[in-house]
Amino acid sequence: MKTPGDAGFPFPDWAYKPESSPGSRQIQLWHFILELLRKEEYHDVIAWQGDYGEFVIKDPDEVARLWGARKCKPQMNYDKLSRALRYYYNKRILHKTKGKRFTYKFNFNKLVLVNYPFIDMGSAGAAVPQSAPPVPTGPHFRFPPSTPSDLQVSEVLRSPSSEELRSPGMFSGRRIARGSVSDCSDGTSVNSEIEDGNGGVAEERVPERVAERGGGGGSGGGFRGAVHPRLSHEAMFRMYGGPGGHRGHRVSEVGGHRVHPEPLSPYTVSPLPGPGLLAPPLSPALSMTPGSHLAYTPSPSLSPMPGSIFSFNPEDMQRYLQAHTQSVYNYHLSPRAFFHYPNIIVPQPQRLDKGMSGPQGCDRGPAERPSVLNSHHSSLPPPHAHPIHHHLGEEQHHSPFKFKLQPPPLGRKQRDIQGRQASLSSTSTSGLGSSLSFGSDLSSASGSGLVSNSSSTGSLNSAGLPKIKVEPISDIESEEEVEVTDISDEEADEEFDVFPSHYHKHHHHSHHNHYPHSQKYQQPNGTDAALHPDEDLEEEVFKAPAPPPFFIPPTPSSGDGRRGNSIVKSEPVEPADMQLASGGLPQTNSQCIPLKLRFKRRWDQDQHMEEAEDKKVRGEERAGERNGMLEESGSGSGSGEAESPPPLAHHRVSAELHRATAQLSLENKEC
DNA sequence: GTCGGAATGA
DNA sequence: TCATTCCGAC
Repeated sequence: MKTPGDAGFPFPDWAYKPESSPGSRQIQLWHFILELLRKEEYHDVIAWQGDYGEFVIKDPDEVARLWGARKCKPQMNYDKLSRALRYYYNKRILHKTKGKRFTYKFNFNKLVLVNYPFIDMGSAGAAVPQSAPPVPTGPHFRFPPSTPSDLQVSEVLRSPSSEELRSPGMFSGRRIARGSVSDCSDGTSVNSEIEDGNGGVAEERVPERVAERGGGGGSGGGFRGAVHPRLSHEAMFRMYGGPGGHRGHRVSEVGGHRVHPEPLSPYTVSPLPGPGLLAPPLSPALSMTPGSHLAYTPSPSLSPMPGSIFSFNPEDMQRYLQAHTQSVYNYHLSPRAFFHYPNIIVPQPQRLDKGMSGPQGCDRGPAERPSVLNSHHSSLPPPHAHPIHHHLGEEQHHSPFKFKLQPPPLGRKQRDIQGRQASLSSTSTSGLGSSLSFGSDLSSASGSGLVSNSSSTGSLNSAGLPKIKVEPISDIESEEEVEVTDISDEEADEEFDVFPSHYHKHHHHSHHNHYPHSQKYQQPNGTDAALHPDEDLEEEVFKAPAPPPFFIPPTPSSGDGRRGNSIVKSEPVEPADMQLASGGLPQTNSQCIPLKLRFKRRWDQDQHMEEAEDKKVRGEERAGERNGMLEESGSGSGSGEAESPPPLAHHRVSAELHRATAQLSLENKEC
């Protein structure tokens, strides 16, 4: 096996270029690192190692010295340098390879995002720089399918609809031009590379690169963005169950390499050069799973790019949107992942019968609009919030994955209901939490669905109360362990669950500062709330929803805090889940409306009645108020009547709710 | 060795 | 913003 440490480590060529860090005048550390990595003369100082993007600093002091020299900071040392590197953790440009000292790993996808923000929808109208570097095929390069089941999943996930989404030929030419990008510099001078590029206009480079590629014969300088000689894209497809070359996708001949613009890749219609050209130079360890992300759809970033040459015609758009929707269904993504497009026809979900595809579900390249489907959507999808997901429990049961998509926190009303019931059963949440064990052994169990803790929650379950679930959070090391967990599109990538738990930990407290609206999930109506994708979807992957009401933070005893294996969440348990958990058979009677849905309907119904009645009542009260009759009834907060209904209404709501709850419970039993 | 907060600088 | 510097904690 050739290791990345060899001269030919195929880290994307563009990443070495200074212009890949727009906005930064000075060389950035990660660029510098890449520079060192690409130069053989420094391979005894720093070198690629292990996984794709992983490198080891063999001589920390020397690296620091070099860095200090570059930055004219003679005082530089590894301690300081490593601090700088650690800042990349948060930015997810880098992360630490735990357990291996001086070993870090680039997050390729993040680099793309960081350096090509124009990809974002937000930059609609922005021209796509011709110098846009090739990007890897997809966000999953870190998660090679290592088991047959993973391969299967990848295969299964290749949704037919995705293929229809292709826009053949749209970008092939340009992609070829860009994809064949090769380093213009000879790489002999560190400084020359760093400083010469900034002024370079993209368009000027293209011909040059093309020419170079044409003459160079492709293999070039080893890691000049060339296709790995032994791992062509085609080979990858064969290996990982990709298109397999029979779908009629184009095969381009560039610089002697047969490259396959990936027809189903999110990048296919992306302004970014497709993988074809920089054909993901694959390290043996490269976790590229074309199949997995092929299931996804073209980049949404395209559609709204007015100034771009890339555009969908209405049919394309429609198909794309449908496919997206399909994906949402197929992958149990939150309904909020649905686009808001009129006329979009939600296709009949095509159930995947071989397990869930959470990771793939959000299989989106970093090039794609992060605001549509980012990691937290895919990693925390609330399948239960949507009626079509009512049979999810069953699937979870068969899911081969360790990861389980999370239902959303309950809506306020349901929390109210549960809270009421909780208080009735006089079992406190903390009691629940403390009675749970957080052993990592539970992680594996979660693969089959809920981890029920019937001994401690039995009574609660029967009352429809939340069940505590232990969800494995892979630590970075477990990136490799949990192969198909690139939930984020990497960005979403990818990142939510695959990032080191310390990151989670860190952000548990910082979230509140950064995302004051983290309660956004807790809307009165979970389903409705989930239909507003524009609210909170943006790049930050860790913009995770606030912990659900019964969130139980990892206890220090479960680990050292930085490396906890799991977080514990509670989640609402639907009837099916409850039955599963209690050993009963899942109810498959399709005529049975999910309890939650019925709650919702009932609630809506009551709401309407309430509102109507309230109006009446308020009218009366107002009349009474004018007469000074209600002065003493304002024992409350003093909040205006507009905000809070009169106590009377509260009581009625409560009573109604109670009644409805009881009734629905009965109905459910009958089901 | 690693982490991340804090202050600070360019 | 992106480090740099310092430092306490693990």
